[in-house]
Amino acid sequence: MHVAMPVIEDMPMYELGIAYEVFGTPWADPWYSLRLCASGPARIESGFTLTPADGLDALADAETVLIPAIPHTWLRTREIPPDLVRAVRAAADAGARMVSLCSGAFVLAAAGILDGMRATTHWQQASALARWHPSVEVDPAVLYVDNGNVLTSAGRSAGLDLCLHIVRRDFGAHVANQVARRMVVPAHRPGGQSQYIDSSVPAADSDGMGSLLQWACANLTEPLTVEVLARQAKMSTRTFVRRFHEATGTTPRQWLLTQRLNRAKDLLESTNLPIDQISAHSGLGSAANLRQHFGAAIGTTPTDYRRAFHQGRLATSSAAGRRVPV
DNA sequence: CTACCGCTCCGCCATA
DNA sequence: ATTATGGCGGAGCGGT
Repeated sequence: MHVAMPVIEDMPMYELGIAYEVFGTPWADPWYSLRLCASGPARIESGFTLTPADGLDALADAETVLIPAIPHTWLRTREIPPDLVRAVRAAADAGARMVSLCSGAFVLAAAGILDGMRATTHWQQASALARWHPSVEVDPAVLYVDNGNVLTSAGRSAGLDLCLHIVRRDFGAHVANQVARRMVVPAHRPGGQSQYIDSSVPAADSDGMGSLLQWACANLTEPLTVEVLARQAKMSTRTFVRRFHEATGTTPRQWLLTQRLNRAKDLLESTNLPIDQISAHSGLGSAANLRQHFGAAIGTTPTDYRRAFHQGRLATSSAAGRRVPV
């Protein structure tokens, strides 16, 4: 699968790093191929200059287009180079999956791709994006927004979260977990997730919430009531629920369900355990209960999910993967 | 599927 | 005065 990234003037090296680590490094077989595109030598952050082999027109050949952050000068003048907008537009028209990192969302917006959609960007630019493009529903409080074929992420490391999310969609949770583990980042940021919006940015772990979330993940098979969790966190239940919501953007039960479903997905992919064993090992109780939640959250059955993703097999574009928001 | 019933979770408010 | 805490109640969610 071709992933193309336009090299934008002054773009952060960090985003180049993300692209190379995730899409340019073969973590499984088959894997993505990463292409950098620019109309000529491009100076990026820190004064390095890249000379990509492909021009901007190559964006249209990609299945996925990854747009990095744009320079401040473009934000100040409110001008995105027309040839870039045109190339992005062409790629979108050709059916490419459009992904933006940080302020790259401005390029998507300029190309009209975000109209009427929920989107996010770096929190410092969120209000500007909303003002500049009133038809875009900007949510500055989430790590990333997945609209299926259009995905936007917030600043810096949220871009990595989004890239891992994409790997999870394409190759399943098990492969994504492997990538995350080898990159030594959390496979899934502690935080809740609903169908398209994945968690508010967790407050830096000054409170004990991070370690509590880890503890909960390690004890998913236990009956974890709010009372038990609150006691573990040494808080009253009322304060705990409040702190929890501030840190994760979701409620304890919702968050637990998400973690348990993730565990179940991983086990479905990486083991041959029968379904009722999987539900037990992920803390979801009966197999009926697992099926119930699987259907509601992912829109498929555990067995179908396993068929699509077992042992890292790549789902074809028409298979379960496409509609699996994860 | 439905019924049941325990748990969740959030507004409210007294209190620290 | 302002802010955080935590107990209470009840609507409703969800697991058996």
